[in-house]
Amino acid sequence: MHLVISLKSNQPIYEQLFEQIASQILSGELHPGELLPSIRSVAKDLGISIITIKKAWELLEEKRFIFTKQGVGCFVTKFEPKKLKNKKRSEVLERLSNDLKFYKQLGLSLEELLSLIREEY
Amino acid sequence: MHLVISLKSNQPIYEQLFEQIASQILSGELHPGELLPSIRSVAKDLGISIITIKKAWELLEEKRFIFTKQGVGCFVTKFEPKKLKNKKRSEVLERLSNDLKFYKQLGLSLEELLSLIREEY
DNA sequence: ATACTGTGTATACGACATATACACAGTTAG
DNA sequence: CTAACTGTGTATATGTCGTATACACAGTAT
Repeated sequence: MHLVISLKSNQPIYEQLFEQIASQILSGELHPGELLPSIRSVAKDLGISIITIKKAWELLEEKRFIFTKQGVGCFVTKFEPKKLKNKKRSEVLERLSNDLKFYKQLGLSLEELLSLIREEY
Repeated sequence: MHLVISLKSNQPIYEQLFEQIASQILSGELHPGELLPSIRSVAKDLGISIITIKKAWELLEEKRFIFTKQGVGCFVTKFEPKKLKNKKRSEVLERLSNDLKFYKQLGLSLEELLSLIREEY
């Protein structure tokens, strides 16, 4: 598991962590049932507070990406491939829908948007 | 000019206002040279603080969407059509690029993303 | 001169993000 | 059984941010 944080970013640290782990789970980099490193060791490695890691992990657990066992640690949830795909979809949609609203307001056509994305992706 | 704010949204009020006005400018709803209502009247109409409006206007001015004349008011900047198009593009890109980063991390293919957008737009 | 405009400053409050510290409960390995 | 690990909960603190009200000043227009 590979994590990086930027202190310059607008995005709070815990959200950055959430995103990285969620995407590693959804992309298959982190495997179902896999044990995540302890919040203490991640905090130490990244040089940040345990509380911040805890918050990221809580978000992950809230959205069922992981489950935790007190005294043991935090595990990647086991999803069926179909469930995984749905989850991926809903994470994207969650982020996308506000953006699409904005683009529509701007008067951006679907074709314009698609072509922009083709260029940038 | 039509503005609405949601107190429930995660997005700060000043940002909501910025987006609405920027998009109204970029979509042609607000015309070049047009005078915006005074920060005091908008604040009164929306039932919020002048400082909040001021912040939104400052953001708009920072990004050259408007210019202000002390004692007079705030005016929509005059853009050449080409410049307007570029500005629209860069507003979209600014928002899009972090999102695309996330989608890539998720292992979402371009085709998957495009098809999702086609469904939702 | 009056009523409007934007600008600047001050103060205040609540929410949020993040920090350190400590104690407790649970688990695991030696 | 003990020590070292794990997560959980609580406390306190600080800085930043968003937003509020209030006031004064400078500029503009009628």
